[in-house]
Amino acid sequence: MSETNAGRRERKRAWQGAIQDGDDQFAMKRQVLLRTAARTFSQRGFHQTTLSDIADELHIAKPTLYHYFKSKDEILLEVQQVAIGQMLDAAIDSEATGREQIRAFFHRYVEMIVDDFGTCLIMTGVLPLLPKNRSLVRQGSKSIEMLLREMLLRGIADKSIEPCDPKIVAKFMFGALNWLPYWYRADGGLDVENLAERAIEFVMRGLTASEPGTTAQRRAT
Amino acid sequence: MSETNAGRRERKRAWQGAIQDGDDQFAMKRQVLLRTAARTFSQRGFHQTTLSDIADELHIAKPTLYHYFKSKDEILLEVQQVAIGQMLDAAIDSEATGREQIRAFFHRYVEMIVDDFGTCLIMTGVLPLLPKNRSLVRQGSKSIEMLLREMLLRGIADKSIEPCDPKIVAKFMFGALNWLPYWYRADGGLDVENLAERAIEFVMRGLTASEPGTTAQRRAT
Amino acid sequence: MSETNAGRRERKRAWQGAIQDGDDQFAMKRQVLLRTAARTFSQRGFHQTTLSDIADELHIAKPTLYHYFKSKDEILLEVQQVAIGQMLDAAIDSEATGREQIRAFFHRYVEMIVDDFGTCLIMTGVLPLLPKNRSLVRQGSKSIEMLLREMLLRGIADKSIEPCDPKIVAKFMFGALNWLPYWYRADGGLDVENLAERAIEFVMRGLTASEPGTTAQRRAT
Amino acid sequence: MSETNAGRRERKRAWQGAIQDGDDQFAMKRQVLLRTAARTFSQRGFHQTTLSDIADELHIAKPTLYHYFKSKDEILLEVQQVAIGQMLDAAIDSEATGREQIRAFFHRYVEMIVDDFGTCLIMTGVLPLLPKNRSLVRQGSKSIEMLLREMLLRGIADKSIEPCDPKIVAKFMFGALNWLPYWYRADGGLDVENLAERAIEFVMRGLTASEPGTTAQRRAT
DNA sequence: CATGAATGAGTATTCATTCAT
DNA sequence: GATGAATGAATACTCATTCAT
Repeated sequence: MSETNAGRRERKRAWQGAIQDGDDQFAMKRQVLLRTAARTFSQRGFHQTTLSDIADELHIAKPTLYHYFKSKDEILLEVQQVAIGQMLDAAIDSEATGREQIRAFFHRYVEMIVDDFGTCLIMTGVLPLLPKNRSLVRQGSKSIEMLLREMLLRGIADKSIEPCDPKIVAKFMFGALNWLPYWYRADGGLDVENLAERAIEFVMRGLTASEPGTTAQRRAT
Repeated sequence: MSETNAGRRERKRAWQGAIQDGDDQFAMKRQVLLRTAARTFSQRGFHQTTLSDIADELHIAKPTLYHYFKSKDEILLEVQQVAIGQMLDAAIDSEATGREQIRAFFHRYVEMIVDDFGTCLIMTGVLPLLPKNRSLVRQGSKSIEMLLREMLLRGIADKSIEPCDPKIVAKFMFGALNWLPYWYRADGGLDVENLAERAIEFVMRGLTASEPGTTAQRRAT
Repeated sequence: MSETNAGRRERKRAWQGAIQDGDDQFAMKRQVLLRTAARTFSQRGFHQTTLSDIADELHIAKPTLYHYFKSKDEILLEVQQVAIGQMLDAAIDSEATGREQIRAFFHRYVEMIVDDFGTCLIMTGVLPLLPKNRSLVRQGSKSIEMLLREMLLRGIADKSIEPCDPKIVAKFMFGALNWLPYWYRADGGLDVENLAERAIEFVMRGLTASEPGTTAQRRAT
Repeated sequence: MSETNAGRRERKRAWQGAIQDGDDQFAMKRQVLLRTAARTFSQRGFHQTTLSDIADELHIAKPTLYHYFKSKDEILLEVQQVAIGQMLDAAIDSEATGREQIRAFFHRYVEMIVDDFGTCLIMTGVLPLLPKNRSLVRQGSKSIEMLLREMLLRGIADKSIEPCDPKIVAKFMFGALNWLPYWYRADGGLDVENLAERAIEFVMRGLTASEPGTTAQRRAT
């Protein structure tokens, strides 16, 4: 109606070209939206990111976001729940020693934490969330932590690691890994695979007991 | 009827009773203000904290804040610069081995990081700052990191620690320590002194080389 | 996950089951839609009622409404024009006295005013309408008012009622009746028929002249 | 800071010149604000009135409104509570007959209902209010109604009016009076005093019993 | 020094309306 | 005819900041 309708968005670039024809368009668009939001929140901060910013990056209009989520808070909540879900999904080999379990778990953990979702979980944190949602995410984080604590206890029991205070040691280990998003850049010289190995090597050494074939033990011999 | 003009401040409790007569009132008030701001930023988040919140906690009026700082951004900047200053101030024993230097440095680092200022540096981060100020703080953080890298290099040179990539190892070590504000509560069963020891023990073990008298080595023998 | 794409409408209940096969489906659907809109506007208020609300009640989708009306404003306009039309349609016995005409007219008026359309006319009012449409409805209302004024004049002329200022008395009479939608509930103990009688009795007494068989006259005798 | 600060408001005309120096400025400004809001709500409708509209009329900036009220809803609530308060404040002569009490009560009622506050109470209604506030106003309105019902009962008891159903008659009477805001204009040929007399005459006639010295009776004689 | 009052700039959210399918 | 998706326009509300006193 109005003549001012100048900048009609080009449909082709909308949704960053990530959407194909098909049935699950709705779910796929949600995913693209979530990842874009996660990345932007991490880069600029939650409050510095306006919904317009996100819409602009997707080449859609701001109100369109509301077809997929009912509030900015809900977007963040879901980003963080996806992140937590990914981490909790790590299949755990129930035959392995505690030490082996931890290594495997951390492998996945590192991969997830440097991903958009995990990075947003760490860098944005839960403070911007509504109290109700904050509790939800905190529960999820607690679950992850309990997972590690149990592996530590298992390791202590099966002697694959030496006795320690699992609560505090878990915190140290998570700290070293959670800090990754603050400095690791995938486009540097270090790929995620290598990063994970080095990170795991570092935190595993923090566990007192030596591990077969490990430097520390070899030297000891 | 409205809350707006209710609650006239009681003068006596203003400034949290921390201010005595004397010459340095201005500087002292600034300090109280900074610490209060730092604590509140960490607890609620920078953007969730309004200047009214801070003023309320100090039992002063919002515009009064502007006698001491010229913007919210400046308050955060100064909080973080104080934190960085405290960490950089750590006197380094130039006679000590790299390993010894690192231990001493981390001791101070842990104390500072669980303090209001250090905690705010970590938890609030630099994203809320104006780009110009952000760079300033980032430079400071970089300086701290360089300090550790140099100690690592010194340790490698003097063989008190084994060869490693100082850049990446420094990141891991800082990660484990920087995560402290997210979980450590001084009112729990662990005092700062003990926390520091445990934390240092953990990260030092991450350095490959064994340290004389260390558990790992003793067991190996 | 989101509510957005949930709840696919069941076709069977669409249009509240009021639509049968046949030719006049379009007109009938319009009527159902109008009545639903009228009722909802009255209950929640025009601006509190979204087109989604109306569509939901009809178990159809929001854009479907636009097949029947070209705007929300037009819906309200038509509701009110229907109401006005109903009131103006009252056949007037040109043989009757003014008093008798008024009684008959009010009988119909009460029935219409407690109906969805009349209630919406009164409770929603013309303020939400576009200025152009507002004038239309106001003209209609004016016509209704003129109808009553003429009957009053006729009554004064034929002495069935006593001289009075028809303009102002008409306002009082309409006031008493227009207020009905604000309090009358058909499901209470009073049916519309009785309501009308009582209401008419009240407002007719406001006319000074006594009416044959009326209390006032009986006393006078 | 920005050069775009063109239209700085002239302070003199702000608050419509209604505010003098003195102590109660806050309370006075609130009153001016309330009255302005009430008038505008009645003229344009609650939802058609933006906070900017109100601010513009007062020659103040939109956020300034929030110094005096915490939401648009609260403004409306208070307008309506003022109106109800005024009506309930009518001193009732406990010596008078029911009929006399009613006349006196209605005199005040008419004055209040054509005032900005009363008019807003009637024309805006309670639908725009939050449910919680809606209940508050409805309780107030109910109190006013009960007041009239009691006077009616008293009148029936003291025979100053004839037996009737107080509930329903009260509704009719209020209807005739509540409709006033929809048509009465103070700047027409009828002042409030006369309006009140005529209105009261009309509704009192609706009460069956004749009143000593009343036209109806005199003529009957 | 301190502050009540005022405000510009900014943002999440809502909703009537359009359009491609 | 019907609808899911998309959007322009509009608005209440927040808050850092300024200024007169």
